[in-house]
Amino acid sequence: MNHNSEEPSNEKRGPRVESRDDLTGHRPPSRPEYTELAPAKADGSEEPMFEVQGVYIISVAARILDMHPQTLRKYERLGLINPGRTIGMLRLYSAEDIKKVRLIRYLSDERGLNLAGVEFALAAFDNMSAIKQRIDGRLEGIPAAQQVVQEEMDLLFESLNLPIDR
Amino acid sequence: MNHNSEEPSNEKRGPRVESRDDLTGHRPPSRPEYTELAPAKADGSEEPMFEVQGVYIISVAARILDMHPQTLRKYERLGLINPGRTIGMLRLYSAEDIKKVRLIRYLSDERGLNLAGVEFALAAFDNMSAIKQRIDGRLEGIPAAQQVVQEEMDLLFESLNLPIDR
DNA sequence: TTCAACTTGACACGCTTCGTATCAGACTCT
DNA sequence: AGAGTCTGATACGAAGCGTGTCAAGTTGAA
Repeated sequence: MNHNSEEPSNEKRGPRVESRDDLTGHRPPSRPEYTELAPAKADGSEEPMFEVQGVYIISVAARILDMHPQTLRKYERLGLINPGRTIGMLRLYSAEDIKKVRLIRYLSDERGLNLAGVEFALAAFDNMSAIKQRIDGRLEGIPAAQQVVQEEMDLLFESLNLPIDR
Repeated sequence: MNHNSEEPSNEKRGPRVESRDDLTGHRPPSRPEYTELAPAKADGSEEPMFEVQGVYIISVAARILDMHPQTLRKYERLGLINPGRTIGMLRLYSAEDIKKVRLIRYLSDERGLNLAGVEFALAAFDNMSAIKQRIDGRLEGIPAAQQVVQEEMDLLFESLNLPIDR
């Protein structure tokens, strides 16, 4: 057990303790321990361009999610997520990325899908969202119809019983 | 290897030979060998009530699909399919059931989904079909809008890349 | 009435997938 | 400088899946 570098060695990821934040635009409250490269843009400098409201390096993202860094890398290798990179190729996880991982984890752990199923489901969601947009666009002049489609497509999303957004 | 009763012992189900019929309302052409209970309604009596155009017991369905009977039973136990029954509880597989099994097999073998994923996908299809119907109904007086939704929902189904119907 | 084929329920086998873990060698960035 | 990350590889236990088998009972065509 020589523990050469990264790998947080968290407590077996058993009861899934749901790390008390819901990622609706925020950042882990304090936690000054475990100081690594530090979250990009965490030093208080408010960049006026680009909405970079929260971007984490892999070890931070893994701790936020209570998941193993290797798991995140595997998800990326499979095309499930696509975090940004620094110029030096370090992975940068946005709040969007983290939400997506939460969805993946829900589908996997809670619903029992394997990763092929997760890929299928994610693609289906994207297609549903896209089609909803397309219909809305093509129904521009008919607000009554837009209303109907809006309502029913929302129903469709609800019928999938997903935890929340995304 | 005493082979006490059923179980076709097919050749390892390898190359998936696609058993030459597409199940669009028909019945296995000849094949008089392997005589078991025989397909229900196979003796020529044309029942005027109910559309019972093709109904098979499990051994016949398994042979048509080139799948193991136990696999079909497992699918049913998991709620993926729901074949009818005789008064004596024998399973009766309709052409619809067989089509559904083919879809399950495609999602599982070709796309790599596990059965939880298949369940999720089937539910999503059903919900999509239902919503499509509901929208069409609510757009009764607006044929132009109906047309748009019809087209786009068809696109949505196509985007899932399923082999054919169901 | 005979009896092959069916029923449920259980258990077990290889094989594969998944999350996790570790290693090596190179690179990043405070 | 050095902790942390990168890629790529390999390996492990647990679980899922299709298949196979057994037992004991029931169904239904001939």
